[in-house]
Amino acid sequence: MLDIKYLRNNRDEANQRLIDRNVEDGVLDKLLADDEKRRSLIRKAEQLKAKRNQVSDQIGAAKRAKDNSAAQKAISDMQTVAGQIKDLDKQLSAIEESVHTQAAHLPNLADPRVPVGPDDSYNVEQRKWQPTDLQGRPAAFSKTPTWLKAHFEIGEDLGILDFQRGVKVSGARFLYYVGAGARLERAVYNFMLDEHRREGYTELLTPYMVTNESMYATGQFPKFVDDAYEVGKNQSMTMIPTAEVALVNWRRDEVLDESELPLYITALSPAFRQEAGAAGKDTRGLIRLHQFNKVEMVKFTKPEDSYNELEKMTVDAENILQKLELPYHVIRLSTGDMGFGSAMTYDLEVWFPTQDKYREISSVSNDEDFQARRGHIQYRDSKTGKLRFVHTLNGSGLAVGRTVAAILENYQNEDGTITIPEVLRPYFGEDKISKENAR
RNA sequence: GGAGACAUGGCAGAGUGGUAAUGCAGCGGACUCGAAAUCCGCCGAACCGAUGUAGAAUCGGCGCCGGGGUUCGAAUCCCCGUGUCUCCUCCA
Repeated sequence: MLDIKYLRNNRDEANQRLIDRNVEDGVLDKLLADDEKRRSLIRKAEQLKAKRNQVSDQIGAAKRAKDNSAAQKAISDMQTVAGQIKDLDKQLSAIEESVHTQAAHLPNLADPRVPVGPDDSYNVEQRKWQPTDLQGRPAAFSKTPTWLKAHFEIGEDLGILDFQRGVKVSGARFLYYVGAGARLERAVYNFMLDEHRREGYTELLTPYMVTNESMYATGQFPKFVDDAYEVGKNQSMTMIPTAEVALVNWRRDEVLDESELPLYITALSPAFRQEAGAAGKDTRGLIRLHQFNKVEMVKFTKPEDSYNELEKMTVDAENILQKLELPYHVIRLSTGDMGFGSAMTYDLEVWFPTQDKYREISSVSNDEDFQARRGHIQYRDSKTGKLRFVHTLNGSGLAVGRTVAAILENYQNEDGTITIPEVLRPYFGEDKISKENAR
């Protein structure tokens, strides 16, 4: 949620920044016109209410003085006023709802350092990384050996990924991991969680279904209802599309103690997404599923610390890829490509040799006070004694399924086996996946 | 799932139709060399509007779990929710 006072007082600047976020010109004008109507109604209603309070006081006094005729006169006067107030309040709640709905559909404003542009072609690469010694594995943008198989091919050949039966049981974009596949997934997320714990994140195990209020606070609702799976007879609950929802809402409607900040939390969870609008894209493999595992990081920080913390969180996500020795690059998303609530986002993209390109594996964002406003997450500033909204940050660390896919592609050998990355061996227990140990 | 009780400021706790007692804590002051004790004063958080301004301040609205209703007027009466606790039921 944007600060309506900022929009009101910096109209032209705000309008341009909204246009940069692909909001149609004129949307802000309509909102501010309705806001003016709203305030004018408030003024009228409050005047009458002040009068009512005054006269009611007099009625009480008159009754106590047994002056019934004076009381009766005032009461009949106030009957008219009460009707007017009721009418104004009715109009007011209608316009308030309209203003709120319009405001709730506005995305966060981008930080001035974010490249301006309508789509992903305006994203800017920040840095790229690959291990100095790849030990024979494919390097980014090198000539790919012809025997290399896509992750879903080698997964099926080894019998560790079962897409067909996933489709049978649940439909398209679902799968079973089998044997070494399931164990590899588990090794990967255990490794990630341990790394984050070492970096100072507290591990949480969260609800996977949340209320609409929670979906609203993190910005998924009302605009992106169609992307979510709602459950229950009256659809009052939603399957989380990311652990971010459960993690940020953990402290919703609270005033945090200043000494808690910055607060780092992390969780593994499945993420459920309808993938509306992605029809036909990435139809094979682990890249785009209706249900996938993800380790998520969330921070609550003071406003002045949030961009520094954003850099650190990005490094925390990069650390996972570096320890897994997977080539990747970091890009800064443009104003048109960022998520709804974000003021600045870095995406990490990992190298997929058979696709000859980088694919997104993590997205790290500073939402500033956008979610904190919606979810009322504050802290009391000890210097001023005032309440301030915290800044919230979220980042994948990392998408687990895509990490497994990247390992299968980057670590496969010509004989059809998979070498297990060094850091995963204590978790996986073996150094290779072959047909012999696939179960 | 069934039954009952409860929900008021940071905390405790009155208030059953006339506009939120009181105590503790907190803040400011007096007394004191200083502190304690004592005394005096202030004090519900958030939110909204107006004047004003970049620090506020002043006035008003709102405000007793949330939402409706009755009334000139609701913490109080009525209806619908939510949460907590206790008992029963059920279960991993």
